[in-house]
Amino acid sequence: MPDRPALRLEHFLPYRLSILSQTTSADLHRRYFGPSHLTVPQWRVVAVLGRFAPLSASDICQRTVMDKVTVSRAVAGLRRRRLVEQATDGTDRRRSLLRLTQAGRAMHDLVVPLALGYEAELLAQLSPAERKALDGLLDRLLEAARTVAARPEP
Amino acid sequence: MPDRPALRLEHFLPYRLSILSQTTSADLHRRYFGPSHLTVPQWRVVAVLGRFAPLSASDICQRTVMDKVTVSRAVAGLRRRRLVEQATDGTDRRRSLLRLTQAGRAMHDLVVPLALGYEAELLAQLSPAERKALDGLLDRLLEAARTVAARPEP
DNA sequence: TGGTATTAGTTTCATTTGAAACCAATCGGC
DNA sequence: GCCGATTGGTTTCAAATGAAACTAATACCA
Repeated sequence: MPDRPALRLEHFLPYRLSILSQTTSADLHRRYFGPSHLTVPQWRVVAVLGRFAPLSASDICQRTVMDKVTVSRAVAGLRRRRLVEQATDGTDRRRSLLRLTQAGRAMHDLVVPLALGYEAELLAQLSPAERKALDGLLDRLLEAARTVAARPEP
Repeated sequence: MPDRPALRLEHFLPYRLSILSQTTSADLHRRYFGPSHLTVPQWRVVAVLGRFAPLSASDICQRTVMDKVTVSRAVAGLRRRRLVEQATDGTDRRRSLLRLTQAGRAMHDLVVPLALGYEAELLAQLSPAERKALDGLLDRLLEAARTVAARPEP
């Protein structure tokens, strides 16, 4: 009888991360973002444009780590709702220069406190020391994941 | 000029969890599971059936925290490939009793070490103390997320 | 210059997803 | 026992997703 390695799903790191991510995203979205009718990608676009504007679509891809198709569609939706406006870069007419409109800024200022409130609620369940440790570990883990992902194929 | 709260996406907890989860899942799947032609839900079903069998579809839902539609489809795919077999519970003919076939067990024994290897590679980038802290914090955070999610609507 | 390669962004298409409707079979109260 | 409510599981349908093809503009270089 071979000595089979056991995999306990509930202790398996990628699985735990997946559950955690799903739980928080879904809850955040359901409770706070539903009323705004922003999708998750749209909300991310609003968030980065609130901080850095103007940005091109590919700038947004980099900052949000989202696919360019996803960004393209999110921006299209936001423009349709007049939350984002687009200008063309004079020196490179392929690039679009995106920024929030007045209404977009209002949406941003409405939704950001809700998001931060949710995060605060979550973190309130942890002690200050735990929060600090978590912050460092998430960075370390992301770095680790990127290192491993960048390794040549086995 | 209102004092606008800044939201820095790259420090926002749900966002970081999402990136982390995506990075690890995608890499794990691309490097190790691609060749097995198992989807993520299928792989999860194989993993739980490798440990606990027989299980009904709804048992699998509970253990994997996946939607019943997702489980139904994953199981259908696995049965098509003869990796999982189904018997009907004699005492309740709605319930299915699912277990790995011989081939399913072979797949399990092939794929589990790969998954554990990937996890080990990731964790190898952390110190023992960090690993320990991470383990505890993920549990705490999941608990926190569930607590917050269970609160009545605002 | 002119022509090829590259980059920005959109559209197409095939796949995946989950909510809601659905079909059975079983449970529970009378 | 019998009928409505519940539970296990599948199917349907509409929306989200991403790879690949595509359009348009710019960069590179002989």
